Amino acid sequence: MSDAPPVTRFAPSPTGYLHIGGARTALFNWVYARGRGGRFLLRIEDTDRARHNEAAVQAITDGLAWLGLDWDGGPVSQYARADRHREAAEELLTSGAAFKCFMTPEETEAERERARAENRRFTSPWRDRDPAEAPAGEPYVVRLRAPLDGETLIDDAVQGRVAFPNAAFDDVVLLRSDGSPTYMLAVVVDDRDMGITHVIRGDDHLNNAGRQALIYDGFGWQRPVFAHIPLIHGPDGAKLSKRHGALGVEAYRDQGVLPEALRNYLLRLGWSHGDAEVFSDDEARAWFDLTGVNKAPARLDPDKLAALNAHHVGLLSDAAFVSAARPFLEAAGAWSDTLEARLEIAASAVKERVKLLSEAPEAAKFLTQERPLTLAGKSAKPLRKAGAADRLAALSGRLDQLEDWTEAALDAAVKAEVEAQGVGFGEVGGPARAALTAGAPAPGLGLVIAALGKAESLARLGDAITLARDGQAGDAG
RNA sequence: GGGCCCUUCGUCUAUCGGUUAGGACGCCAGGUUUUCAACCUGGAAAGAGGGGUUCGAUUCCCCUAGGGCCUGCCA
Repeated sequence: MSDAPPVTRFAPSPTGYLHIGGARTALFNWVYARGRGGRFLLRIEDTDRARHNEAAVQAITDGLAWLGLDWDGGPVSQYARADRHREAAEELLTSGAAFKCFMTPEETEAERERARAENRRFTSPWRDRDPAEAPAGEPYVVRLRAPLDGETLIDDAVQGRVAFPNAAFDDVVLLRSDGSPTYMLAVVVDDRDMGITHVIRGDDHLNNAGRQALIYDGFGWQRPVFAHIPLIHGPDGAKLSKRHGALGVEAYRDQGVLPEALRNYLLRLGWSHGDAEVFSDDEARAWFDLTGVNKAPARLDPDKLAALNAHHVGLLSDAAFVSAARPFLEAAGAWSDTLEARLEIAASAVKERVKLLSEAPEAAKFLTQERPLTLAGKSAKPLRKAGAADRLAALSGRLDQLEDWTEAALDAAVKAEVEAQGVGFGEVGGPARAALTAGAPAPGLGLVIAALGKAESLARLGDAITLARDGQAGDAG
């Protein structure tokens, strides 16, 4: 172990979006490197020509940017490094650590089946054949000349020491018959060339670490530290799939999850620091260590994510909350200059009623409804009580005289009116709330009236008084 | 078939041989209350099963069961 700053990387295959599981892998790499003054690199695993696709790369970088994970240097395309991979394979051929295999696909298939039936390792006859016997002009693949017996040990930072019998590994293909490099070769060469010190990835690659270790050995290169973290599963315990809906990070963004909340949640999933549930990025960087990562797969829990998001929403300044909620308010057709002004006063109260930003339109409804408010059924019930109209009229009159239109002054005015009328608070508060909010969730009356402004508040009260007097607050619904 | 990994409340987890097995989300009850939240208090809820090792196992070892990954000229 050296004390030099670590270099980590996120190496996704370009599938068209940033998968939530991939986002978590990227996050672990990012936190680890950033917490130790190291570098975090991005590489696209597009060895396969069909995967080489600009739009898909864009989707990944967009996702990472939204999540707040910054990487050092441009994304490295594995596809673009094919020449270097071929050169490396050539090196292995020269040293004898690899060999040319002239088996046809059919022969390979047949031998693989035979080996499996006989419960032995697949081996190409060309492994030990004199290269001079090679058929001229015939296509071949380049395979690693891997050890036949013994075992390969991986000291994984998360999984501990894992021993693989070498007989479990074939002579892995390094170069395809068309001369293109395989993923297995490219990963090793690229990680080496990019100076990666810690390979933190999903544990679906644990077996591959054994194969790749053999390739490192073939080159005589020192291996990086491997850390295989468990994959995450859907709420039902099954592997994440389309039926779980939110596969890409943009789906979480569209639900109104804050990037900092998603970072907090994803990092806590499979990793813990004592009883800490909520933490800032600074704390995450200071606390995160590979030794705290669990080995068992964890399930995604939308409720816990929402609860954590609610917490992070609460941490937002009023201004930050309003700008974060704005797209959701706009999408609901609820955004206006009027609303913006009202939110300047009531943002903190709306914030408290929002877990996911997508709930903002409902939480701000008391501010966005158009007059006359729809008062029917349950929401109009307080207006049906005898004397409601008069009590509201008296309140309206008192408010009309008020100069100081602030929450505190308004609360005091409402209370004074209740006392003046000599009734319980509910006798005035109930009808007033109905008149002002039509039953929509809302904070205390003083704040509601303050945010609505004098004109709108008095107008809403007036509408309700008329309604109550005409007896139209009646029996609908 | 073979190799490898995993298994504490419903879920995420703490525990690094000795605890009334702790916390969080969710749930239930109560409080606060002019709506909805928020908040406060309390509660129910876990060591997959079986063998060992040990004075003592959730913790160490083995087996079983269940789950996952890999086994491609995909990544």
